[in-house]
Amino acid sequence: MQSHEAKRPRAPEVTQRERDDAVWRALADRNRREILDLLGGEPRTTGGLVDSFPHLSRTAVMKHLDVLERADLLIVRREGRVRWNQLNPIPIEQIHERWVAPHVRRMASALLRLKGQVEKKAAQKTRTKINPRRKR
Amino acid sequence: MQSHEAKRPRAPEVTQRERDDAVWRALADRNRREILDLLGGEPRTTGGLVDSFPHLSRTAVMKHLDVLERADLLIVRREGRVRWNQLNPIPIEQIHERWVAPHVRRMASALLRLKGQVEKKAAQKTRTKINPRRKR
DNA sequence: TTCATATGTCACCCAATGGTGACATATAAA
DNA sequence: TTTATATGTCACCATTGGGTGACATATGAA
Repeated sequence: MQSHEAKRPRAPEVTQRERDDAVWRALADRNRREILDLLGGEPRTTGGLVDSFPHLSRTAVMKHLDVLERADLLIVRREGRVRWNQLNPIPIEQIHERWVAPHVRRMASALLRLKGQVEKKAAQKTRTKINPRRKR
Repeated sequence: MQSHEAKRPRAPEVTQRERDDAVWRALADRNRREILDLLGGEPRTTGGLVDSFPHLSRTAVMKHLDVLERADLLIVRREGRVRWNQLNPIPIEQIHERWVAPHVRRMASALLRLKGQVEKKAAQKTRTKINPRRKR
């Protein structure tokens, strides 16, 4: 029955790898990131979003919404002639966990190691000054 | 003298906004993300990296390195006829802090709120079962 | 019913992107 | 000095991406 999986009708031959790629590509554009920012609070209608981007045509905004929806970053609900667009933060959380966070963690631990070394060096220097030509 | 700033020779009129955009665009490509993964450990020579991507031409890899360097994700050091490429994780940490983390945090707190409501509902139901038709 | 509004879709344009092979240059090794 | 190796650079190609206006459709309001 796969209710909420309607978007991948018969062959979910989309690997996680491909889904992540779609997310990264969707996030590469600043306008799309700003759309997601706007949707961070509450869902908005397409028209409402269009009004928030005066420098873009309606068609352009809808294309961006399409890209976001394909990347599964959007949950779309139709209500009469209105379309409500809601942020789906899960894919963001996923690229965070799988790629961003590991790099940030690695950087943090590298900094810690470096800090330790610098402090050791500083301590040695101090010792040398106070008591020169010591054991080593 | 601006030693390490040689890449922006005279007009560093690059806003932070533009720098972030460059980082996002650089990260949008899977091959480039994999290059950064490889550089997560130790620096590598260009040739070494090329060997790690058998399905890509040397020119293609160098183009990717160029994109990464422009996004300031790479620290490049030349040594004889060899070029050492090192990861600079700072821009990653920055887009993390400015964009990814806020969204992840928002999602987390939304989940918490939701959890609280569900538990309240559940508690009410239980109470109702145990002691039906109570105050409300 | 008639009309205005919200959205969907199409065809087209131009710039940017990712890829290639060929050629040029500099440096370590023989 | 000659030769092999590691990079740098150029010109070119095909595809994708972001943008547009014009037209089509559906639905709430008058």
